[in-house]
Amino acid sequence: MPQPLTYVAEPITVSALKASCAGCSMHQLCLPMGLDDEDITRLDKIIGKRRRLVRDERLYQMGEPFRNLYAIRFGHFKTYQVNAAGEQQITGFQMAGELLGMDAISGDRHQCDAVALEDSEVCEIPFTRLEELFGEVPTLLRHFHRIMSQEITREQNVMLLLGNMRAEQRFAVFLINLSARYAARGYSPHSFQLRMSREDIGNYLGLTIESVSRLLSRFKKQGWIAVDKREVSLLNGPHLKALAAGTEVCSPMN
Amino acid sequence: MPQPLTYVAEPITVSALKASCAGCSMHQLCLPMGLDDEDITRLDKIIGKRRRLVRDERLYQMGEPFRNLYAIRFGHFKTYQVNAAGEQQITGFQMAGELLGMDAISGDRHQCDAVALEDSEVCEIPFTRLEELFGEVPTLLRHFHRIMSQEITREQNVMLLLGNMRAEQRFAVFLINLSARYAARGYSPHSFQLRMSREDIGNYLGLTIESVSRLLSRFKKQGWIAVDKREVSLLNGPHLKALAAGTEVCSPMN
DNA sequence: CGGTATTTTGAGGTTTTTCAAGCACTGTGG
DNA sequence: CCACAGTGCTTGAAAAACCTCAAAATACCG
Repeated sequence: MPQPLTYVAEPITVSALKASCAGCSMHQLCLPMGLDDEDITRLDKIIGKRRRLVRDERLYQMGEPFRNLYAIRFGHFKTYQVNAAGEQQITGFQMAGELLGMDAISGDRHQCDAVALEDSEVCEIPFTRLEELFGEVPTLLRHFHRIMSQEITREQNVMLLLGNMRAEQRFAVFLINLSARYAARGYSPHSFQLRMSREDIGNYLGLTIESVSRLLSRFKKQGWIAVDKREVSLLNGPHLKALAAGTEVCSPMN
Repeated sequence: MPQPLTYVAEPITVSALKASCAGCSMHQLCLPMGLDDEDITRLDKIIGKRRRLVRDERLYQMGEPFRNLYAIRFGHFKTYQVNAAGEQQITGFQMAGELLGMDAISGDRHQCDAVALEDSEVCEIPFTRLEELFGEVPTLLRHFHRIMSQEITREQNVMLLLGNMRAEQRFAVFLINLSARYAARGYSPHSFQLRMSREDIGNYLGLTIESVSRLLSRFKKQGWIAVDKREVSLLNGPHLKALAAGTEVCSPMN
């Protein structure tokens, strides 16, 4: 979008800042976390173009050659694996400040699909350039290792959820997890919009869409949450947390 | 164990070689993969002491401060997560050449427990020293990233298993996966010993011990496998692979 | 406003778990 | 060498959780 000529000097600076890591509201959650100004500038220099995606648009697909990691500037994504039989499993929902594509490093090809759940924007981070920068900015390297490690831990927790929990507990974990992540981003932990369909939730939690719908209805009836379409409010946080932790026992599903 | 004086020159060299990455039979699967001799030597210098563990001994525990990664020299391990309610989920079975402890990088503390399934030996790899080495040996860094990425992908595949597959398919995937990993290590892909108990298998696959037992019996009755205690032979590999891939449909469990 | 996609709800079915019992192997001490 | 306890594994029957199928209700979108 071209600017009027009279604004040439001013707006270029402003938009450059906005498009930089330093000016990004997510930089304390994202890759540049903990970097000093000088190092952030170096990181900024290698960051490729921003890319906007509309809802349901695919960021990358399984089998595509791996070139970039992607940092989410705003919006939400889902990543999913597809097996030989064509069945898919959503492996995560990602939001602003989170990094996409790390599973592709090992095989030089993407190992899953990433799709925008709403209109979103990502920063392309060319991985070979990032690797070059690791040699110059040890802090960046260390933080990158932390991010990858965190992803491993996150997935282990999902395995715990899928392998050991009943439907009610899974759903409570799901809600509490979203709540905590919104809180970390300065949004309300008590009230938020589900950016994904019931079908996506079910797929992620290893349940059918009908089970998810019933859980929503039951949680609502019990007064633990309020639901209006995709807007959810947590009315009884402590109880939901207890359910999620497994402290409180599950009641049967009817 | 002191050597007789007459052997001072000879045996020190041999044992030093045996205890080094270059002399380790796993070095083409492990961290030093792809390094030239010089770089392997550098890696060798930072490797801490070997540690032997007896069956059921714990290598590390959730919450312990993180200092080392561990490379398995021989033996088998399981790693598991424990939630607030004390329920545990086995997140993986690891064998020689595989790396343990990567989930601990992010929080400076171990996020899971690792326990030896049989008498085993690991190399301690002090992580801060490894990080120092990354700056000098870019090949090592790249390979380390691949290993972490591979772990992320592996876990995504387990999520697919736990979230989308029926018991029969889960068990077939489990067997085929073990078979492939033994093949990669030069062992028979058709016949191997299960190092873990039925209970461990069930926990890992999100099933009860009874279900695992029934699956074993049924696979045996169908002639797909032979089982004698913990010794398993895959008698119909193609069919098991088809089951694992989801190409072949599941038969009910009776 | 009409058509489509998504969600909810109900009824019945299947898979897997739970509970209970028995079997088999292992090691120990007499 | 054998009885015995302990542990791990197997098998059966009943129950629970969750899924499938079907239909209705609601939301979405041009």
